[in-house]
Amino acid sequence: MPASIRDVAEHAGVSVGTVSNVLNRPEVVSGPTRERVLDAIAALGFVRNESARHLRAGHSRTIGLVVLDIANPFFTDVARGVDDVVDPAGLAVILCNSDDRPEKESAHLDVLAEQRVQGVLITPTAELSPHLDSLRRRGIPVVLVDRRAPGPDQCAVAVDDVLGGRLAAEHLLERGHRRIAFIGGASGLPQVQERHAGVAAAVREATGDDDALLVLSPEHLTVAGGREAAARIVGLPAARRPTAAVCANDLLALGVLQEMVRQGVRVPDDFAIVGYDDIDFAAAAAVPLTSVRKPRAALGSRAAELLLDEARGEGHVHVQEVFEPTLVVRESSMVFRDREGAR
Amino acid sequence: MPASIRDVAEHAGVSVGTVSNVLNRPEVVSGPTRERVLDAIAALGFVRNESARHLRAGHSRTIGLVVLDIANPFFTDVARGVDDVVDPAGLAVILCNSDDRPEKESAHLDVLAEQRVQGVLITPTAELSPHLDSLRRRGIPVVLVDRRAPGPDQCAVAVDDVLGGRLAAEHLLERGHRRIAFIGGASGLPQVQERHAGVAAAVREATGDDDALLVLSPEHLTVAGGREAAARIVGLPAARRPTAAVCANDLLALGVLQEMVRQGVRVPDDFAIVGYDDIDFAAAAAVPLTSVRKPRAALGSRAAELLLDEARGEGHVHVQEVFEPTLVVRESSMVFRDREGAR
DNA sequence: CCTCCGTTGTGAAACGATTCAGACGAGCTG
DNA sequence: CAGCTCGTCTGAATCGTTTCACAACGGAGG
Repeated sequence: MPASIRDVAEHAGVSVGTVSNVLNRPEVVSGPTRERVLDAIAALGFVRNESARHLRAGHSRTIGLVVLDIANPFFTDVARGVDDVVDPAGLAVILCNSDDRPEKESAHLDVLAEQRVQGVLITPTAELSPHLDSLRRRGIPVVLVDRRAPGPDQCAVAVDDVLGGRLAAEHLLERGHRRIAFIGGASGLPQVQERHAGVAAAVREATGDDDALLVLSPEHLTVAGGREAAARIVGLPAARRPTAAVCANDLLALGVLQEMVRQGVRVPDDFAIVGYDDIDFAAAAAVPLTSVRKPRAALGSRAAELLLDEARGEGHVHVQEVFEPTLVVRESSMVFRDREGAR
Repeated sequence: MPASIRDVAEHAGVSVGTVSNVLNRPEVVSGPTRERVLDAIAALGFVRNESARHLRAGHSRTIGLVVLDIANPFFTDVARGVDDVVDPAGLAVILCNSDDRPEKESAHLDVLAEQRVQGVLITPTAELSPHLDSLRRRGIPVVLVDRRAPGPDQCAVAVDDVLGGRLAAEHLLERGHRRIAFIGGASGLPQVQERHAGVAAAVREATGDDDALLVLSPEHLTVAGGREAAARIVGLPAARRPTAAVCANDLLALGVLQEMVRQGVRVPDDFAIVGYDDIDFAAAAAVPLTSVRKPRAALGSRAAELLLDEARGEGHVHVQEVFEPTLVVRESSMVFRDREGAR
């Protein structure tokens, strides 16, 4: 059993209150006494018991971060942004992975509530869990990440995904593409639906043709899902086959790219691809991916700032922040003409 | 302030002990009483305070996992494996990222000690931190992940990286490559040094020539590091330029691939690449990467099993487990056209 | 009627850190 | 010298839960 503050007090010949003061307000303790206590701490290898601190304080020094897919680099970048803000504040982050499954999400939220976290950052699954409301009723701040708030009574940090979808589609339309695929349709995530809406609007405006957009809905927003969608596209008769795709995220785009190359379809000459999120692997792909860039780390750090402000209490006003995405053009959407000009 | 067990007791007209029994040993409470208590819990929205539980129990229901680079998919896969074991056991994982920096690692270990975690899983930085020993002296089990134990007095789950390096090199040697690069040399990580040793031994045996292996040492084991190394290789005079590379991990390999393609070097025709770890993105690259596969999730889950066993106490025997890696051959190394004659 | 048991519920004592009212001198002031 | 203040330290109360010795009760057996 590890040494307690009482053991330290005994060893140093002082009271427990004094030890606590050395730990928390060293300036009120005289020099010699402080030394004796610090020596005792070192001698016994004393380490504070956080559970006891938190029990007394009524809340812990941790926050929860719940993401949809820990294997998606987008979320590890968000986590990094969160850490950049939370770490200097002396708090720890408990990172949870919901795998886009509501029941896992709920279980994680329950654990976080029992841990009395100071707040929760979450990219929720499609439906907002009732557990989230119950956290907020309990006074635990919740900030939505990469998702718009349903109302003005909570903070959220999102990205204008309608604009993102539009940017991606307009880029392809400008390059002469007239049959475009949107890959990722079936996802119930509002983010994805917004991207879809942006793409659809741009395509309709440019072509006046609702059939110009082909929507594909792979099972998951992963590399495997992208391969599946690409195989379907290649299987279409040439007259109906799209010449380009906007993917709901970069994992899908990488899968599409891989399958196209495998089938001998040249990218971008025969088929152009635009991804979404601009994860690092997008630039690292052998045919670097054009992608809609979201400020990944900034999403995390801004959300964390809002959470800490809300947790501090005094006069917090809820903010619904919406970042604007930008298009990063790389080879996967450049026609031959582009590349010549770039040289 | 959230409802406590005392509030529940009052609301249900029973004692706190009974509420606790309903929570922890429902079978010793009579049906009607149990109902009344459960109703009170629901009515007040009572949630257990874990800090108080843990204070009483003397230890928390969490374990720590410290990784070198959360942005490296290898580690997110390890984390998944850990979760598979730890979650069913009713424990939570606190995931920490050391960024390969000893001071960050130490800070995280201190926090974990304060949290009284039941144990720590860690892929340590090059030098084993003294904080690790101090944890173990304090009775907190530590299991090394992807790293051999320095002695028989602790558990470790590693991979035979000498063999891995050898597999990668022999594969290239069999295909006729006679000048090979090892990328990642400067890292102090023993895992990387082992890979280097395996490659060096295989090359020496096959060529009898110590100069046949070129060692490159990019700053970090990342995609950017790989690009940097590839640029250096392309800049070499043809007579000294390697025709293939073994990379210390897949991020490096992806960077090399990207830069080679950018410079117009065909992969694998002009330059073959073998990566290490076999992360999912290796197969997803447009030129799918040959890579040395490590059982990523199994590393995590086995390490977690050992940790839980040690934490349980009774009659634990330390295990140093070493997995054997396998070579997964994909396009990036499949063809070799001997260019010696073209000199 | 008394004793013994089993079942169910009680309530106080921990766990370890923090906090706060107050004790105790020493040094000043008037 | 009484009365103050200031700096330093003490010790008990507190946070919410678990645990455990024991009380209360009813029924069975003698």
